[in-house]
Amino acid sequence: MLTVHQKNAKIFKAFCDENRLRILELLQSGEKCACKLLDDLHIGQSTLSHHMRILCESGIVQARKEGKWTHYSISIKGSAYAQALLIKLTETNSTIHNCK
Amino acid sequence: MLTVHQKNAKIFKAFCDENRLRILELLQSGEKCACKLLDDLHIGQSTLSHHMRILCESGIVQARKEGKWTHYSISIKGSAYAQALLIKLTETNSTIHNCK
DNA sequence: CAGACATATTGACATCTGTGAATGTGTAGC
DNA sequence: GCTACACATTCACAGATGTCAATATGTCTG
Repeated sequence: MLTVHQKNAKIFKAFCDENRLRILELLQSGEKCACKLLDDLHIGQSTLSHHMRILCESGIVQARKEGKWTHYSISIKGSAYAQALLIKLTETNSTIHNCK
Repeated sequence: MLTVHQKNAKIFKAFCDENRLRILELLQSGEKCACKLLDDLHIGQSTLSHHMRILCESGIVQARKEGKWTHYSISIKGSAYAQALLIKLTETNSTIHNCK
């Protein structure tokens, strides 16, 4: 069982690796299958699969299987959740300060 | 020298650890000194110092030295930058889809 | 069904990261 | 200056993470 903090940390781990940021960049232009990503990145196939799993588990990326291929794309919903979470984590509720 | 991706990854590492999320939570109510944080968290002093360094280097937290004490607080500027970056990283520029 | 293909999983390994004990640095009060 | 205090840094180490090679799984085609 994971704590709330552990679950939240997991979401942001999606953005904590150089290669995962590269993958996200590639997905910004739209849905792509793993083999296309593999062409553009200079990493092994199993490494890509590992990163895609982390991206999917974080909810930032979603996978769509179609026959042999798996198509990946940025999840609007997952991204919105991460954005809302980031705002929540960094907002300061120092009302005392505001009243000055 | 760090790549852009490495620099961006570094920012989000602030949110990738359970204890750092706890620290941010404590700072949401306002500026706190290290000794106060140390009381509330069940971690060693050197460990706290380590986390504060990462939080500061990510720009999410800022430190203010005052005599013996170091006061930490959430940086509005740093947080805003991280938020903008997160939005930028997850935005999909699939104009083709939108035109349908 | 056999073989080719796309992707996932496993295993092994090097590096990175979180942790606490010990030590160092700077400041305040005597 | 000496001592106490607040915090940073160093060291050592266990556990997590990124990586690739090898293997497994699932799908399409002939």
